[in-house]
Amino acid sequence: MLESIILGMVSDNDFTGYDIKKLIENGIGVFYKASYGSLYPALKRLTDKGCLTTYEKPQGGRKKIFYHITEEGQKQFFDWLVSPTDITEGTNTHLAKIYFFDNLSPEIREQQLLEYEINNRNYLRKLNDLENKYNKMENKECFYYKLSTLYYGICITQKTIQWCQHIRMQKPLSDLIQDKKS
Amino acid sequence: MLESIILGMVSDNDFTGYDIKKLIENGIGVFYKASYGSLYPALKRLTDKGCLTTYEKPQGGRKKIFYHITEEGQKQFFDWLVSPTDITEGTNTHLAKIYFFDNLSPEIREQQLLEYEINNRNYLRKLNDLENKYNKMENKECFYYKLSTLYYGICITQKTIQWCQHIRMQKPLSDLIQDKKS
DNA sequence: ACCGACATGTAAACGGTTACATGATTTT
DNA sequence: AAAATCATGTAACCGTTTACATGTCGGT
Repeated sequence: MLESIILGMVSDNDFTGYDIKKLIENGIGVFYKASYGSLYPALKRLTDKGCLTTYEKPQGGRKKIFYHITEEGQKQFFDWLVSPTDITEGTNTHLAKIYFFDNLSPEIREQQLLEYEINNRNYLRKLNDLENKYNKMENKECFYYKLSTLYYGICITQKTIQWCQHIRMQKPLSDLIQDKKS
Repeated sequence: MLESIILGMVSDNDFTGYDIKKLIENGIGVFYKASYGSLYPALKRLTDKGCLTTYEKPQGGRKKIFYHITEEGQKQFFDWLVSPTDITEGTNTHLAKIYFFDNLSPEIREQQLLEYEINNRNYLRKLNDLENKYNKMENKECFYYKLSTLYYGICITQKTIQWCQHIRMQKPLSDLIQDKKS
């Protein structure tokens, strides 16, 4: 997974490991995280496999190692892009927690759900800030799909907040579902 | 994570490892998966830690090992339930993929997105079937929150399908966001 | 002089996936 | 008689997290 993401990040530009970390944070940080402890070994693996080449270009006394994608790397990236996607993969541990909330006393449960809702509201604010930032940029049509994932994050977080409000008040669950006829 | 989920599953009833696997699949399979290769070692760790006790109760010639939660286990489960939740944890690898879809030719992209949408529609059908099944059950108020996560899955999958349709046609992304004034 | 951001890495511990191994019981 | 499901586990492999280690550069 991480390897494919790295290939995607360097697919049109050479970057350093540090750059790639930043790109991941700012780009898909909404739904994916990578630490240096996984990133650098992954870069090494990709280099050993012949998917990347490296060159040094120190800036001042600062060591900098750039990664460049090879044709083999491009091929593997493309193969990943068009490989079948299992939509059930991925985890959502906070939901697993709420699954057990019937076990909690009403007071504590209320408090926990409220906290969860607030966390989502704060998160939504961050995503909206990001959106505003990107909206000021030009030639947005060049990264429509990159932006689309940010909008997905906003949509889903909005829905999550609505869901939170709903289940805090223990309203009928079936009211949550949209009419299929629409 | 898995350890906490196991504790949750046995918190009101003794179960075998096999049972627990099924409970996880049917209960939170929407957003969490566990294999025997992780489950049985986790059960062993929990037993060693004193969170679980075991007893054998063979049925016929079939070996059956039941796990029972201890007070220490109950305490740890409760601590987890009320521990602060990081809503940014968890991964969504299919979204990471779509992030790179600007790199794809329009034809292949269209095809991939359509496939993704169909996968989500199939998945939604499964979730709706589950919902119908649970709706026929009695005393639903006893597991309102357990059910709430299923409804969350349905809501989010519906939204995902809408989002898919939207970005397939490259409609303006800002149209995706609900009015904040509402 | 110090702090925060830049920059690259390593090692231990941990946990998860996959595949394998074994055998009983129920269903077709 | 065969296939599916019940039932418990192990082992190799792999990747991630966390913490640590080292050093540069720009701003205050």
